[in-house]
Amino acid sequence: MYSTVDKIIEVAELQARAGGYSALSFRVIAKQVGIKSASIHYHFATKADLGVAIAHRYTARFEQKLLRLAENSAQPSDRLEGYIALFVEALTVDKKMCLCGILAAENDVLPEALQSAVKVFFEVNVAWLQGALFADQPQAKAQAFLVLASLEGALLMSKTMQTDAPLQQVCKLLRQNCWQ
Amino acid sequence: MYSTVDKIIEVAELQARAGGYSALSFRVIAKQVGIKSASIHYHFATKADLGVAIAHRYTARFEQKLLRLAENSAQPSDRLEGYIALFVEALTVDKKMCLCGILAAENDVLPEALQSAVKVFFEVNVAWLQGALFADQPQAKAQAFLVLASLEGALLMSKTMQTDAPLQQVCKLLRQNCWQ
DNA sequence: CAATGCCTATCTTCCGATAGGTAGGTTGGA
DNA sequence: TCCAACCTACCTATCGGAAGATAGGCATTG
Repeated sequence: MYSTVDKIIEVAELQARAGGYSALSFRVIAKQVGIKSASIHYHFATKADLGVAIAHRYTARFEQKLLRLAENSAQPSDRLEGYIALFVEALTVDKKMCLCGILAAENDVLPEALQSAVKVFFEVNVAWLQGALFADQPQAKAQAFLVLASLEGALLMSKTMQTDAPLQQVCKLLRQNCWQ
Repeated sequence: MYSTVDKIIEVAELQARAGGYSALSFRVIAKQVGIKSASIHYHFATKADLGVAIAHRYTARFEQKLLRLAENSAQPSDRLEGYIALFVEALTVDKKMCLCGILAAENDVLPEALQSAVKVFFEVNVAWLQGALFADQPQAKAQAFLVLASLEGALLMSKTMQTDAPLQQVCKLLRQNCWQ
C-alpha cells in the first residue's frame, strides 16, 4: 500500500504538527512505522533532510488543493470559503496545527534548508490568495497577508484556548469584510 | 542590580522566544547567567516551573503595558496604534516572536501548567481588546480575536519570510478596517 | 553478483534532575 | 557578647535516559 518512506513522512508530519521540529524523534517515528530508528537514516541521511521532506510534501499537497479549489470555484467568495475550510479541517478533523505554522514559530532554531522550505509555503499561499481571491484589488497582497496570518494565528489561539471560537469568529469576519 | 532569579528568567525568555519551550536548556541558560546548571534547580525545581515563571512574567509585563495604554489613550484608534506597536517592537527591536505565540505552537507537548499560563495570556489580550477597543460593538469579541490572531500570525510570517512586509501590511489593514 | 532495505550494536553528546558539600550571612539563646 | 544553629545560594559530581548518527552485517530481489 504505502512505501516505508511514505509512512515515515506521514508519521513524522503528524508528530511535527503536534510539537514542532524539535519534537521529532527518530526512535518514536520508527516505533510507529514498525522499523528501527537506524533505518530511517537509510531514507533520510539527517534529521534536517527528513524535516525538509515533510515540509515539501505538505506544501505540495496544499498546492494541489489550491489548484483544485481555483478550478472548482470561480467566485472569489467561494474560493475563500474553500480556503478557510483547509484550516478549519486542520483544527477540527486532524486536531493539529498547520505544519508550516508551527515550524515558522521555531524558525530561529531550524536548519537553514528547512527555513527555506517553510518560507516557500507562505509564498505559495500568499501568491495564490493574491491572484485567486483579490486579483485587481489595490491592496491584494496586504489582503492575502491578512487572510493567511489571521488563520494561522487563529489556529494557534484555538488550540491553546481549547475552543473553536477564535478560528470560527475570525472566519466569520473574513467572510464579512473581504469584499465589502 | 538584578537578582539571579531575574537574570535566569530574562535569559530563558529570550531563549524561549527564539526556539520555544523545547529549546530551553538549563546548561545554556546557566552559562549566560554565569552560574552552574544545577543552581537553576534551586530557584526552579523543574523545567516546567521555569517555563511557567517566564510566561507569568511575560503576561504580567504585557498587562502593565495594556493598562498604561488605556490610561494614556482615550480613542480606540490610538489604543489600537499602541497595541500594534507592542508587536512591531517585538519584531523590529527584539527580533523575536511573542513568547506566548511560540509557546502556543508547541501547545500539545507543553506541561499542563504552562498550557494554562499561555491560555491566560490570550484571554487577557482578548478581554482587553474587547473592552478597550471594541466596546459597544456587536462583534467585539470576534474583532478582538481577529486583531490578536492576525498580529500573531503576521509575526510568524515576517520572521519566516525575512521581511517586515506581512506585519506592516496586516497593521495597515487593521487600521483601515477596524471601525469603518 | 550487486543493489536495496532493513537489521544490531554502539558511539558521543546533550538533557533534566539529584545528592551532597560549602561559604557566608542571619538569628536567637546563654 | 559570643557561639551554635540555621538559612541562602551557590558549587561539584554524577545519574539515567534520550537524542542523532554511524559502522557493519544480512537477507531479499532483480
